[in-house]
Amino acid sequence: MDNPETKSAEKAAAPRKSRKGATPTVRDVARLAGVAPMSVSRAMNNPDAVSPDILQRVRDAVEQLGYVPNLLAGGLASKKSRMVAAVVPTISGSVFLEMVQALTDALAARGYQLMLGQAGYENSREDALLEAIIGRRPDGVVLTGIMRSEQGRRRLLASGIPVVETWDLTADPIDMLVGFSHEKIGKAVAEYLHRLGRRRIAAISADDERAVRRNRHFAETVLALQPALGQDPAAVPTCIVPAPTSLGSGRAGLRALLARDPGIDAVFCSSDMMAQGVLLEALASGIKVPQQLAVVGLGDQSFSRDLYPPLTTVRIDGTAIGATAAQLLIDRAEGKPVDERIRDVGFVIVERGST
Amino acid sequence: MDNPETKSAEKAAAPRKSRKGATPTVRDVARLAGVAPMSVSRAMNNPDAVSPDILQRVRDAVEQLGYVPNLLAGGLASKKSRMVAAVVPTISGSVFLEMVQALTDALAARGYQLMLGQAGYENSREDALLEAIIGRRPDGVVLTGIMRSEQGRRRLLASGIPVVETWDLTADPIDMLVGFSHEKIGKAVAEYLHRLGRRRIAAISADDERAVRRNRHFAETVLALQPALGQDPAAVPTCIVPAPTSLGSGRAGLRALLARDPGIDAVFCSSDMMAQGVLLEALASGIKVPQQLAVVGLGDQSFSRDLYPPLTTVRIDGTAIGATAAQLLIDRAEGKPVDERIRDVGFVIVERGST
DNA sequence: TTGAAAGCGCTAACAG
DNA sequence: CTGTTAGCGCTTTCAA
Repeated sequence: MDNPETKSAEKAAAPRKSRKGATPTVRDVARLAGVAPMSVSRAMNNPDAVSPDILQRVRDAVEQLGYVPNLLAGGLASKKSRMVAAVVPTISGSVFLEMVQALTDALAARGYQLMLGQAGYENSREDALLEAIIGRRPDGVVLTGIMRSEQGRRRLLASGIPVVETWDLTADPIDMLVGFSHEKIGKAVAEYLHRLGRRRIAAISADDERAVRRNRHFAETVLALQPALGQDPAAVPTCIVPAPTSLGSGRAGLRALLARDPGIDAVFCSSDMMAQGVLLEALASGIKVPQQLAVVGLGDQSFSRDLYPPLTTVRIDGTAIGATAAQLLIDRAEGKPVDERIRDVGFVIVERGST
Repeated sequence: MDNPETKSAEKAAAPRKSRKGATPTVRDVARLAGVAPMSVSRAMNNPDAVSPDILQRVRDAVEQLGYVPNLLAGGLASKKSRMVAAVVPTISGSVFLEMVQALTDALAARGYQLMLGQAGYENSREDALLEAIIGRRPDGVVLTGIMRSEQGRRRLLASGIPVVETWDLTADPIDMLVGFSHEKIGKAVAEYLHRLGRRRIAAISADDERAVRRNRHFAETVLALQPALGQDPAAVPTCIVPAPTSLGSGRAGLRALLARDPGIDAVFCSSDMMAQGVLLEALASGIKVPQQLAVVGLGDQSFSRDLYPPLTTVRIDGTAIGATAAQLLIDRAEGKPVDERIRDVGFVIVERGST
């Protein structure tokens, strides 16, 4: 009677019942509603595919049990995690906040969740982070101007996860791209300041790759517009500060610049926060803005319009970047065709009192 | 030879092979390494539990296949998602950034990931967000001064997920708590300004519940210290602005306050960004800070020390809150006992040039 | 429309 | 220390 055969038969015949207190599952709901588990699944994910009667019974049961579907299980079975991972260098710089916010909102609106990762400005953690991300099988990844390592790019590509790179416009994106041209910004700001009659133009810039690239074009354009300066890039005084930038680095930057060349009449800063520092330092040292010094920022943060004087800055539409990235990823996840894989959201120089 | 029996036997004997191009699984690794899937699992999660020989073979196979464990499957089986959800009112206000950053870092360091949710300042989305969170069965949830709805609290409690509430000190936390007392801050700042000899004290405050509470204690303390003012709360001019606060709302706030009472000699702002707006507005209208007007902020953001004049503010250690919350949650997830469920990280008034 | 069967990829539990 | 077995809770697939 207790031989192996009967034992295993008994086991198979007696599925564990739902212990009281445990989180309810589809089976509990199905039992209560008097339908098959599959019908519960359908009622929740595709209400149109079940009869009104079943739908109602399932909803009642769900309500009564306080059932919340386990998305891990759902994701495993369906190979859709309804989750998107975003990687930013650091959240504290706050330049990407607008984008992260838009991303979170746009995703949430369509039932997706955001997983946030910070890569740091040094690429040490990049690999571990990538592993953690791929391991969760997100439906998409949003990269913010990072993933320099060729190996990282390959791994992402190999994982088959849709990727949107942002905040830049590179020639060969891994997959999709929503960004703007740092080169064009550098050029445009140089031309703008030159047009205003400024002839002792300087810059304070972060040391990350994009900022450096932007700045190179900025300096080159200034030189091209003022042949008298010659070809030496040093003719455009530039102060490089470590990322992330801050108000303090802006103040220190202007001091450093003035020590080198007191006659500077314009500064292009690689962030609005830094530009604010420049404004403050000028104020503290009695330099009149914009009369003696024109200041241009980057980002058009919410505070910039309220500064004293209001800050002229390069507006980048972080909200558009975030929303577009979410859109692309969700479309892809839901099998819709994505027409343009590369989107240039552009930029605008917003002219205010500081120039 | 092709009768049903042999067929089913064949089926059992021929598990689908790993199709080329598909993501590798434990089974693929196990086959390549010549071990059981379970040994692969052990080698990855608990290397000490397998022999060096197996460990090496598994590692080689993992490397060769580019295997990345599916954490959804792992989580489903082990009931540990190695994921923590954080809910903030909004990320753009930036007051919580330091905390979110610390949280992300502390979690990442121990192999956990952060899921970010924005509840908004209106409680409309709260319910959907909660559902999305619980559905992913995170190992913990960090709440930032929200979850007002009693139903929401109940659902969280019922889900059995460890919860850390932050940024406040309430009498009856859902579970754990890391925060500070808004009441004490209000009282402390009032006493501080009074001690400086200020007698026309005002406030500009956000309209969220915590700010309101902080402010009530602020006003009450001012009144208690200046009996001549009587008991009317209106004797402490207060400008309420909608959250999230901004530099612009600080400027507008000061204008509103001065219109009501031009003799104001001190303002307590519910955020550093707003205090900065007050500083700027004062500058623009020729009011000397701190001589004519003392300004106190809240948060000690990184820019505050570099303002002109440097801002006196209430320092709140967001990093400590984030790190502690992560610690509590991870300890709980790993079965370690948590001794104190309520932690008061306190606050400090950092005295600088604006007072 | 509805249901039954068969996993998704992993790990807990137990046997060897 | 290593392997086997049996699911975790859901959805895909196919049959009714």
